Amino acid sequence: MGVTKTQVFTDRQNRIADLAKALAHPARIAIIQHLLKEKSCVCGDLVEVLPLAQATVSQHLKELKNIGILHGEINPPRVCYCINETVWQEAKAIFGEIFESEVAPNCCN
Amino acid sequence: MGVTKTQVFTDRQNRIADLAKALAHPARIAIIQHLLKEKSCVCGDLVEVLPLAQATVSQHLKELKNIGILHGEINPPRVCYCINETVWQEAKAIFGEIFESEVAPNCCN
DNA sequence: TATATCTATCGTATTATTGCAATAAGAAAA
DNA sequence: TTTTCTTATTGCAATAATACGATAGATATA
Repeated sequence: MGVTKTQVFTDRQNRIADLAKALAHPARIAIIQHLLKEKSCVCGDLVEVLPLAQATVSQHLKELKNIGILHGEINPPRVCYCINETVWQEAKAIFGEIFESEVAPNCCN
Repeated sequence: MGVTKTQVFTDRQNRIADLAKALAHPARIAIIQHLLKEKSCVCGDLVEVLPLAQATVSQHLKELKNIGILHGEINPPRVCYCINETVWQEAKAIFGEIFESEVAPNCCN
């Protein structure tokens, strides 16, 4: 998306945006929902569940891994993807904090 | 970003992704934080706060308005942007629900 | 060793996003 | 009416994201 001027924003603002970006695709939401609900975390199962090509799923998994939400565990010949509890809690805290805020009264309300 | 295959995902998955996408830029995070904390909601003030050109800020505001998070109130010659409480609560509920989930035990944990 | 299985990466086409200057649009005030 | 103030829109260039076929890599099995 063009060049986001990340350097003019705070680290925290950039981190929030990055975490949100990781969630900003229905396929990645589906992946996370699957890992939250189902016992299976094998890449191949995710490929079967998602109506996308294997290469595309692998790419989405990579993005979630890059941001830290997932980590992969090689279990030959498979790879298991799991939610990283630490980052998951970080995201929970960050979004929780934002949505906890009361909207300041202003000219509109 | 290429063509997201939205039609193969559920409405809810797409809605979550769309809301996340609205938060997926530090400038939009900054806008929301400003509206949450400061009394001012005038477009011009946001332009002063953000280190971006007026046209760029206007564009980010438009995106937040499109998703429903903000609504604009014309107050000639100014425009006040305010958080839409309904959509804000929707987003809070959606992200709250996701992050409430316990991670299902699988081969990794 | 040869084959089969599973996942990652590469290459590429297409579309989306970011950013800004310039300009248009709208309303109030002079 | 003309000017001024504020915000939206347009047009453009540059870069990022999505998707998938093809292929490489790594490991287990025959």
